[in-house]
Amino acid sequence: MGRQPCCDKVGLKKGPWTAEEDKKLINFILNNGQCCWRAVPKLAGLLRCGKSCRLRWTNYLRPDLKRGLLSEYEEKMVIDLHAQLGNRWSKIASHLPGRTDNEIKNHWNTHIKKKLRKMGIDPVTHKPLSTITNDQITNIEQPENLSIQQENLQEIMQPSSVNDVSIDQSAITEIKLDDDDDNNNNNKNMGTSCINNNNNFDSTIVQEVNNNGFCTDEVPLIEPHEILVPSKSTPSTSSSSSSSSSSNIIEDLKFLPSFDDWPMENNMGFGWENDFSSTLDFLLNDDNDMNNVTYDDSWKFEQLL
DNA sequence: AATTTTCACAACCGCAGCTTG
DNA sequence: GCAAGCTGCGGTTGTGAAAAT
Repeated sequence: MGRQPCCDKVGLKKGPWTAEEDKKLINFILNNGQCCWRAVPKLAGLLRCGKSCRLRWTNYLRPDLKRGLLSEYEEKMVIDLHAQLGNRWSKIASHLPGRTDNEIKNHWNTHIKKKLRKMGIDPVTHKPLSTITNDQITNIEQPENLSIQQENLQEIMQPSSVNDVSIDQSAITEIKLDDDDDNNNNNKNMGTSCINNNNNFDSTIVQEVNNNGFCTDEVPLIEPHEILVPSKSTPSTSSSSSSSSSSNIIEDLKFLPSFDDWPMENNMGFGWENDFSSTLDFLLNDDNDMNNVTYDDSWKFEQLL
């Protein structure tokens, strides 16, 4: 007997989320917490499947998310972690507070892969491309000089300045490879080193920072001041391609508390503090004419305050 | 200015793994 | 032990914006 679909897909909406749907989902989760995703759409009055709701919340609406492009240092972390963990995006994401697996996966596929290839490094094996056959590299942009690959590699693994470090160092703990089937996958040759010995650099970035003793899967929540909130008045490189459906209500808020900061309400610990609470009230209050607010990048929360 | 192409990212799909009865 | 139900994960696709022509 085959598995039943996660939900009855008949009559369910697909595609980009609207502001109204986001509002309903946020409202519901704030009042009820995260539980039983299957039941969420029905209870929240959404014509979506539970899976879609979960994804929208975890990848976009969660208040502890960072927005915008990955910093140079985060990118280096991703490369390092990918060398150890492979395409285990959720594991990688667990080392980068405020980043989602989807975000990292997208960034890897659109930016990092190209960057590595340009440097003559195979993004899959993290080895120099020169080790593969000529046929394999016909479609890959050739590095000008393979001899500089190692230097380049060193360079990208070394933060150029402290300012590049936008993630919580304390969140970075020693990578502990799982005991399960990891031993059977192609990561086993990577060991605890970022790149094999031939590539001549280690993963001290990841391994040395273990001050707070966090479990690798217990990523500490980022503090409000750590969250980058791009302002329209000072255009940043982030979210340059935000579409009308991809703007985030949360990202437009000035103050973003971590879950740690939320007062315990309900059994899930949801709740908002002070400024954010009133701010959110505004968003969620039907009396406010949200329908007249354009839900795209031109809309900034400051305008509503 | 209009059209086409490329790029980036949000969202979807299907499967795996875990839990429960 | 088995089946069903649910969540999480990773690969892939669809879509809108930006860049190129």
